[in-house]
Amino acid sequence: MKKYSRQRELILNSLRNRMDHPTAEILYLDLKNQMPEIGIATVYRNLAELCESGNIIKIKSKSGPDRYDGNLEPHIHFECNKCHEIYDIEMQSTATKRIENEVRRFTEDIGAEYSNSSIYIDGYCKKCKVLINIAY
Amino acid sequence: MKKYSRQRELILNSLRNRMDHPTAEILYLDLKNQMPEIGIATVYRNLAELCESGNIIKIKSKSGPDRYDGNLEPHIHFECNKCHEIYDIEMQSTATKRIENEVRRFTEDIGAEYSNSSIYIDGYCKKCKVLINIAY
DNA sequence: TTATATGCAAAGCTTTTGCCTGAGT
DNA sequence: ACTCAGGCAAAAGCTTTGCATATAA
Repeated sequence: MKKYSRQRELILNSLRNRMDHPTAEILYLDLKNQMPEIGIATVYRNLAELCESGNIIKIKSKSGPDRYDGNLEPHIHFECNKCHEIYDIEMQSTATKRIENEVRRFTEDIGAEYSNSSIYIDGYCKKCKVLINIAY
Repeated sequence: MKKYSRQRELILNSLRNRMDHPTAEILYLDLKNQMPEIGIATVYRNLAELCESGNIIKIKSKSGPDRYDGNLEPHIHFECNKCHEIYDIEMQSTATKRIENEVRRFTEDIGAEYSNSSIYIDGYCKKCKVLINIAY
């Protein structure tokens, strides 16, 4: 049977309150302020557990460590090809539903059971776009 | 200046000819048949180079090593939550264009420069769906 | 001939695991 | 009391890097 733990609660709350998409290590360093004895393994174990239970989302970055997201509302992740920052793109609900349905239908076409869809976009963010124009 | 290499040509051809999404290691073991002296570092180096030049696509798997895809036609990747196999879902061109445009517009809304979009779906594939029903 | 690519092995980074102790029920 | 979770350190897994040699231009 699954037990409550203060560490897991802290991790979940932290992810829910912050608007960015921290790596396990960023989260760990941050949580050390509130709980200096916390270990990195605990962070990884709980992040895995929270993903499985559907309370958070794991984001695979094109480069660097995985990132985690406490925002369960359907949205798109935009990753910058230069600074590798990840930004949220909120979807207007009608567009969301349309894309979601489309994707669900595609999934059924191959006989699979749909559970989740993620849309990733990449390109250059506002800041890096400017820098690139200067550099080249 | 970039030089031709037989290794890079083999890697690219192999990815273009196969229909699956091999990891660097799978590709490496396979290529050893044609070129026993090839090294894994060469495979990684060339895969990175081919991604940058836009000749292949890197797919981040939810678990396990990265996978590579020589198919540049717009399509969706479906990853099975159980066996972690990745399947292609072909998109009918009208649907593709609609989703692509929608996504492009979202990107412009945050002031970023769109370069590419990827849609990932996860769930249970045909084979694993059956096994899960038996197991539980 | 000159510069880039390779192959090997070592290093690096991220994540997982084993084991003993501590905390939740 | 009993069991699950945590903390630490070690191991594992994947990818990158340094360096001497081979190969393309």
